[in-house]
Order: sequence, then structure tokens, then C-alpha cells
Amino acid sequence: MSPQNSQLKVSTLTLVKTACSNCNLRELCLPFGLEPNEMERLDTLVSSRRRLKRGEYLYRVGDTFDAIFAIRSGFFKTDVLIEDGRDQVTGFQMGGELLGLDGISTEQHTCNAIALEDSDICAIPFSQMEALSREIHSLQHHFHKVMSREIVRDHGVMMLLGTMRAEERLAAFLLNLSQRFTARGYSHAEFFLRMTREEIGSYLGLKLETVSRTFSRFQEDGHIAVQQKHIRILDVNGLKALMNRRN
Amino acid sequence: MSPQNSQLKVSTLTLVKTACSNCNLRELCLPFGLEPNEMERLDTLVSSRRRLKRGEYLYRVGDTFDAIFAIRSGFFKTDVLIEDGRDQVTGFQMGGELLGLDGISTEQHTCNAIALEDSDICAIPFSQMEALSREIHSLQHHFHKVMSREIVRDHGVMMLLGTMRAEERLAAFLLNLSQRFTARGYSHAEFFLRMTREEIGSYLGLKLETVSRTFSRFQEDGHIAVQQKHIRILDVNGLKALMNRRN
DNA sequence: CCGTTCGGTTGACCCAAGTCAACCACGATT
DNA sequence: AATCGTGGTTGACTTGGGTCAACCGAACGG
Repeated sequence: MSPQNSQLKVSTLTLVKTACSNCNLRELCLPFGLEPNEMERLDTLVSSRRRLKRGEYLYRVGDTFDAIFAIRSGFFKTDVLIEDGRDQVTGFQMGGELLGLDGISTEQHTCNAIALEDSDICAIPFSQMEALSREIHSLQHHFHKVMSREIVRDHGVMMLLGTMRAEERLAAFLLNLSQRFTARGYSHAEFFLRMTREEIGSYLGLKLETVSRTFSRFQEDGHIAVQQKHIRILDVNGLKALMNRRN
Repeated sequence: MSPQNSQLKVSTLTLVKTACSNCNLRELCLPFGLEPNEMERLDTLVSSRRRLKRGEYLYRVGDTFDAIFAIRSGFFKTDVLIEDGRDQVTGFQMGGELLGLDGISTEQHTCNAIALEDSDICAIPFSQMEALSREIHSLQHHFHKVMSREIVRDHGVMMLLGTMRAEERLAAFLLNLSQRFTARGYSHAEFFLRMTREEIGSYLGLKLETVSRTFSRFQEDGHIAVQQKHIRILDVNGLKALMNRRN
């Protein structure tokens, strides 16, 4: 094979690898429901594809907003903080999900987005996305659905924080993760947590000790097997039952 | 004045009264930032203006979604419920705010919207709104901002539910109401609560007894004067101080 | 005008989760 | 192999807010 050929092959491969139309997350992400030619047009918008190392910030509170981000691979958390040091994890995001929607409102980001493992993201300049969605109805509509879904998700978290006990919160959390891993083709029953007990606690409105103890209790009761960040769900129905038993 | 004249005057008045362009909430609502001619086009969409009595449902969980609603006057709560009877108030809405954004996601409403006093609302058919926002950029952009603001607001509630103590939650709640009444030209220091202690509690993740006790404590400490649903804020800074004192 | 109802207040007691502290496990570094 | 640091577990004790119950007061219908 000539050096030229080899060069060509590599660049083709790269191209294929970074196009929405060939992304295996397209059905979960912004391009959902687009025709092939529409997807190509969306592709031209996705200006930069960035790689982040574990611990890196994708954006911070106060950063000016000009793009939304789609997660190609990896795992993120978003959090907000108040002066006195308290913080609240507002969500954990994985492949195919969008980050940055909070910034549209004031043109500044209102939370931090931090990679919990090495991750790849696509940046979609927002004003161009708006322009394109004026032309492609299904893109417009799907984007509205994504934003609305985020609102509904937040209501779920409010329900969790407002009315559930520690056990229920943690069961809901595990089942939600499991369901999302499943949708991405991973095992529903076995996975690694990308976040610490403290981050789980912050998300669920609990202290890390409570998270740890509750995991232990779930294990004693045979619902799960925990070993540090490795989780195996042994009894999905048991967890579901825990989740909404009135008391 | 001839009967005909009088008739004409009345119908003109009605027309004037129900147009976005003459609505005193337009700067808080969907028409924000539109040119006069654009506002007229939005007006043609606002198909129905409905009056609801206290306690009436604007929509219920499961209702098919086809329009978003703007509050012309009155006061609403939205809530979600789970089978076992628990419910969570996800928000209180007042004049100029939009209701129904949760329904875009699945084309079904995921929460209930209930009038807490006699209210007037404008229904804006969603697909027509999407069509118009393809033509009027500023409408499109503003709508996106409104959805994003809702997400940011929800993050604020998550912060409140996840990290704050009862006192802080209630102080934050009162300050938020005060600020919103002010934006609508009402007193920042004196207002009537439209919701019960139980509804406040549900929103803040507290029991009604705790809400009641905390109000009493605020009163003892000279921060507010409470008499049933009537609230007078005596010391805004005191409340603010309560809100973010670490401990 | 009186009785009923619904919402609000207050008290006594209890418990789930928080706090504080010791200790352990696993990786990374040298 | 030894050390260090971060994250996780577990125990003992405390506490903020929940629970249960009595009572009060305003609004409303007969």
C-alpha cells in the first residue's frame, strides 16, 4: 500500500468516525428522526469535537454560552454552587445526551459541567442550530422535545428530593442508571459508577455516609452486590418495590 | 349615544383587552422583544382565551398536549403524583408565565395544572407557534430562552430541596414570591399567599406543620408578620441572611 | 345566628438521616 | 515493597423535621 493510500484511508476513517450520520448515538441525540440529507446538514454545524480528560471542565458558571454540547462518549456531572460552599449536583449525563441548555436563558452558563471520565463531545454553535432548525422542522421539533424532556426529568428529581426517603432515592437512582445503560446497549444489571458517594449524595440530597450505608443495606438484603464503584443489580423488582412503598 | 355605537365600543374594548400588543404582561410573556407587526401575528395564534375558576384544572397528567398556555391573570400550581398518593408541587405560576412546557416531550402532559384563584389564560397552539417561530427569529429565540429559564429555575429548586434547611427554604420561597410580585407592579413587602401551608410544604419538601412553625418563628424574630394567608415582610435583609448562612 | 368544615397553629414525642470519628481498601508514586 | 492520598465503610451519638393529636379561627351554607 502506498503512503498516499494509507493517508487517505486514515482520513476517511476519521471522517466516518466523527459524522452524526455514522454515530451510533444518533437515535438518542440531536439528529433523532432526521433524513440522511438533513443529518448531513447538521453535521456541517458540528464545528468542533473535543476530548476532555477526567476532571476537566466543559464549561463553568459564568462562561458565555454560545454552543450546546452533545456527549459522544464519556460521562459528566453538572453542578451549581452557592457562595458558602454548598453545592448541588443537578445531573449526570452520558453518551447521546445534551449539555449546556441552561445557558440559553441568560447567554451565560449557570452550572458547571465536569467530565467524570475521559470523554468526547461535539460542540454545536447555538445560533447556527437555531438557524438550521428554522429550515428543518423535525430538528426544530426534536430540539423542543429534548428541552421539554429536561424539564420533565427535573420534575422527577424534585419529586425524589421532595418526597422520597433515602432508600427510595437510591433505588430510583440505580434503576435510572440501569435503564440508561440499557438504552445504550450495556448491561442493565452490571455497571461501574463513574461518580463518588459524595457526588451521588449531592445529587440525591443525602450525605455520603447515608449513601454508603444504604448501599450496604441493599447488599445485605440481596438487592445488589456492591464493591466500591462496581454495582451488580441482583433483584430489579426488589428495588422497584422499595422505590414506591408508601410509609 | 346610539345602541349601535355603544355595541361597537364594547367590542372594541374587548378586542383591545385581549390582544398581546395591549397586554400589560407582554414584557414578561411570550411576546417579549417582538416588533409591533410581529406581535400582531402572534396575536392571531392565540386562539382561545379561557377563564378558570379557583380549583379548576387547566390540564391533567395524561391529557394530550397541543398548546402552551400563558397566564393573563391569576395564579396556578403544577404538581406531579405517584401511585401511592404522594405528590410534589413542582411550581407556582403567575401572570405572564407559561404553562404546559412539560407536555412537548411526549405530547402528553406529565403534571397537573390547577388554578389557585380565578384565572384567565391564553392558549397558544404549539405547532402553530413552532411554525411562526420559524419565521420570526426573535420569537424562536425568546421561546428557547423561556424553556431554558425553566430548566434553570428547576435547578434552583433542586438546590433548595437538596441542600437547604427548613428556614432557608421558606426564606428563599418568600423572597422569590416577593421578587415576582414586584416585577408585576405589586408590593414587594405585602401580599396574600394563594396556596395553603400544605401546598407550600409540598413544594419545599416539608410538612405543613413545619411550614406553619417556621412562619411563626420568622414572626417571633421580627422578619415577617403573618396572619393566615396575609404576609408582610418586615426585614428583607434578615430573610436574605437566613437564606445562606452555612450551618 | 349557629354549626360545620377546612386550614392553620401548637405541643409532645420519635426517628431517619446528619455529624463526628475511626478505620479500611485500593491506586498511584517513589 | 513502603508510603501516601483519596474514597469508602462502619459505629456511636445528635438533631431537625416528621408524626400524632388537640385545639383554634375564619368562611360558608342552611
